[in-house]
Amino acid sequence: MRIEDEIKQPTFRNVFQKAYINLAFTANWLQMQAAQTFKNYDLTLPQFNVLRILRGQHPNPATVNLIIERMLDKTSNASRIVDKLVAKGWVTRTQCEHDRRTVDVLITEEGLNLLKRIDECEQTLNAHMGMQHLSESEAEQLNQILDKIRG
Amino acid sequence: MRIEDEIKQPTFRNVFQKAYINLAFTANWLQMQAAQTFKNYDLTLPQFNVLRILRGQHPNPATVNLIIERMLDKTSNASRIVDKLVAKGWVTRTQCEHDRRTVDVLITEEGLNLLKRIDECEQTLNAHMGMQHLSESEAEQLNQILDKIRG
DNA sequence: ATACATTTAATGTTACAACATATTTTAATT
DNA sequence: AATTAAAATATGTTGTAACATTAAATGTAT
Repeated sequence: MRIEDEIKQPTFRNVFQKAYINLAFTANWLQMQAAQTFKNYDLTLPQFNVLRILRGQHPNPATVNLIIERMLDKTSNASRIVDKLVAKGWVTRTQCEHDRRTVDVLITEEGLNLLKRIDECEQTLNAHMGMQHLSESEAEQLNQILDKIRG
Repeated sequence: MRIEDEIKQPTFRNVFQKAYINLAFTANWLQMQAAQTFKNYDLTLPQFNVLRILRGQHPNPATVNLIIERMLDKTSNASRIVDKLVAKGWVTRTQCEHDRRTVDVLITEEGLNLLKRIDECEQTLNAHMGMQHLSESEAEQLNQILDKIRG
């Protein structure tokens, strides 16, 4: 569906404004879909992203700082997201020995199982991340353009 | 800057996952920039978007429903956003005569002046909406790909 | 060694998003 | 006409984002 119809705005000032609005709208659209899916697993989107970062580190722990570095939304509150994950038993948090300012955040077996379960149930989603309608070369083009936007 | 470096993740499962993450990251990146700019005008991003919708209707009023239709984030709380804009004097809200369930939301002169002021001060921003690094044809490509993602 | 600066994480606070529910008015059904 | 359904907006509630501040540990300089 064309962005003009999605937000019922027939014209834009120029193609750049249209691209900007289209980008914001589409990203939001994808995010809503993903959030809806993860609600079935009692997970918010930021929580899911943190879990994936921790799986990427496993079996090594991650510090809160490392999590922030790898998060999409840098301003988000990593410490409190970890709180939630600890409360749900998907993550452990222990003070680091070498640098007692930092903290070792480690995904648990249950956390890994949860991610595995999500992977299996949402195979299509995970294979294409909501990009089913794109060819590989289109996805590559998109990556190039997005990198270019950020300069 | 490549997305790999932005979030310090050297590889992705496939080009689709990479495009998905890139899209989320870039949209968030643009949003943060815009939010920062609008803070100078005591405006949040949703408030600014509603103001622009109302300018698009001017001199006709808009209902809350029309605002929701045209908003990028449909789940957002249009009624309360209008509250804020009324409190700041940039918008008026009066009960509609023909259908007393609905409400006429109208941008004020001050509201129009605010937008004009923003337009003038942020000329570059507004001309390209943060897409300075894109050619016209790239912006068009981007629009096509984004429309395709949403099916 | 002491004093000062920096780093890391946690916490306090405010505003807003998300979701559900209520209220008022209009439309539809019998 | 009365009853019920639907529509439009407002409001209540909960959780979280955004931002600032604090607290503790480490690094650095004199």
